[in-house]
Amino acid sequence: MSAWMEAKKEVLKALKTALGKQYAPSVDELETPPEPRFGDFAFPCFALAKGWKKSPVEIAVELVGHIEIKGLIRKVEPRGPYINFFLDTARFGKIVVEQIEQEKTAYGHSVSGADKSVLVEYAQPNTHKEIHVGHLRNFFVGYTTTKLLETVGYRVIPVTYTNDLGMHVAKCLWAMKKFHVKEVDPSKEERSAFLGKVYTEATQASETDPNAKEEISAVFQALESGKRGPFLSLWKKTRKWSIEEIKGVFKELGLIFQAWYYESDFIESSHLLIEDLKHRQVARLSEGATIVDLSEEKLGVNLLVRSDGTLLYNAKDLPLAMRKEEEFHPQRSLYVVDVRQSLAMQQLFATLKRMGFQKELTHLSYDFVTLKEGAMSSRKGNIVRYQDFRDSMVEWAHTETQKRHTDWKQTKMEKVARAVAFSAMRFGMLRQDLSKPIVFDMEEALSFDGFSGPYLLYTYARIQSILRKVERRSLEKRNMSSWKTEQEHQLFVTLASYPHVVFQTAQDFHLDRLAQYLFELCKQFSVFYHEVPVLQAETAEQMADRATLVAVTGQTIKNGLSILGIQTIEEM
RNA sequence: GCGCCUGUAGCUCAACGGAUAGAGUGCUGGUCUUCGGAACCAGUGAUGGGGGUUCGAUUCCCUCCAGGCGCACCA
Repeated sequence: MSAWMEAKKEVLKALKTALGKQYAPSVDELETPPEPRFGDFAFPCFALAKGWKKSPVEIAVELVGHIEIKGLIRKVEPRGPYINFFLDTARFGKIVVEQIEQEKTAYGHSVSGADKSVLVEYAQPNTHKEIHVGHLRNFFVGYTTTKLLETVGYRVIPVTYTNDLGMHVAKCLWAMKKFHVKEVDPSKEERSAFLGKVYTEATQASETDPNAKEEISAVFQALESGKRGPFLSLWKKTRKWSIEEIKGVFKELGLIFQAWYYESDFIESSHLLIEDLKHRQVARLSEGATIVDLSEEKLGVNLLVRSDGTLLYNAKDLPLAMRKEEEFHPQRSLYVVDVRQSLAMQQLFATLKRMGFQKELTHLSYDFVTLKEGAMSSRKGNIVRYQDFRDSMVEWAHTETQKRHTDWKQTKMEKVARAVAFSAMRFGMLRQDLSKPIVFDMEEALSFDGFSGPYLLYTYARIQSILRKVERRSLEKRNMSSWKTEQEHQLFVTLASYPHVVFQTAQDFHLDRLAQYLFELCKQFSVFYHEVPVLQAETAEQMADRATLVAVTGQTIKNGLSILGIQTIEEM
């Protein structure tokens, strides 16, 4: 049992004794008071008021008289309609420390998902387009979701899906043939930017050129034919450019997948499957296209095949779902996809259901990233490229690091600058509720103060700095009974709630809660840091006890940051 | 037109239906002969409008206003 639960159970037991048989309170009724000075746990008396025909304020006063002070409970007092419980700092601190020291990197783990497997599809960049800051939200949300689910005991299967054969590819190749056929290939560094430029060019040209629609359709049909027709070599070459780039980005962001699916592998199986659906009267022809009519579910029509015979995205998602099932048999399947595709997702799920597919499917939706000027769009070409963003961040972090450590070697400087930059990037995308759009602002992204990744890293680095200075032998003198300040008390309470925060977040995927929690923990540590000296403690025992608290705080920050995909550093 | 989402401090964001609506940033003032100032403290300042449910509403329901997104051949 966690220290947190142990304390709650003890409070509950004391309450039960005081209440006798009149009322059986549950753990869930224990709340956290809005301010630390009100106590550590609160029991609201509203529910009792009805039956007892007294005001909750009176009930609180009356009950407090019957509550025994012992064990972890140091004080109980009524405050308005609440009974507030105060924990004994040293006793509670001891069990918190013992738990964290025992579990170490596993502190926060639980087994609620034990024996269950969940497949998470995320990171679906298209080939022939550039990776931009909008993709980052998907990458980081997806990554953190897999980490979170693993932390609560699921067997997680992360997979990625690349659209290497959609309309965008047809458009891009059409424009290449039309405008760039005689040019030499761009250098390796310029390839993705080149493809991005061609795609933007293609979209604009296709809007003005009256023959474009027909020509692009022909390109697409050729691409979907068995051997990609006359476009085979061009498609292979440009596809490879994109995939190499995507792989590079995944690698530098630490995204690892158990399977990598490509849309081009599902052309044949899509056609076969759709033929079958037509026979089974799940799908039918309409205006020359093939659809699944989902008006019964109020989901409109799921368009699978265009009237020119080429496939739409939703079509290829059907055999993909089958493939995932065959390969992994997951009990749950999660799709991390932005909110604009909510309807398409619901259509996909409904169609799969009609096909007899029974698994639990969830669309983990998040709102997208926009610019102050409005939506980012590859078609318009007004995107913030990932590489440009990353370079700006790293460069800025490098400048800031250099200011502080003129004596550092170049390699160390570079390593730290990257860690700082990536922490800012990830935290910036994860600190806010998924249902809200992120308005991307470079200036804000480059701010490393306050509620930011670097602040958390800085707190951790300071912790390590203290620990380096505390001699090892002094830790042996600890007796785990000298904690008594308000700052120490608050740290213990916050540390103890960590497993609960992780568990909650894995239930409802409000990833920002974890970010908020870690920030709160770091802020509390900063207060402790300024108010309670470790190295200047009064006695060796006190120093050892405080150093112990510092160490377990560091461990918890590290554990939490690792779920967010942020690597800690020892100095910065 | 129909559907989904969002309106909280100057700006960016929090708040299981509960206590005095919290942070970051900005601005003003302060801490420290620094266990690392990417820090800490104080002040400043907000629930789009109107109804309803409830002992209690930022939260739930209705309505209006504002913004975003989706709604058959993009993904």
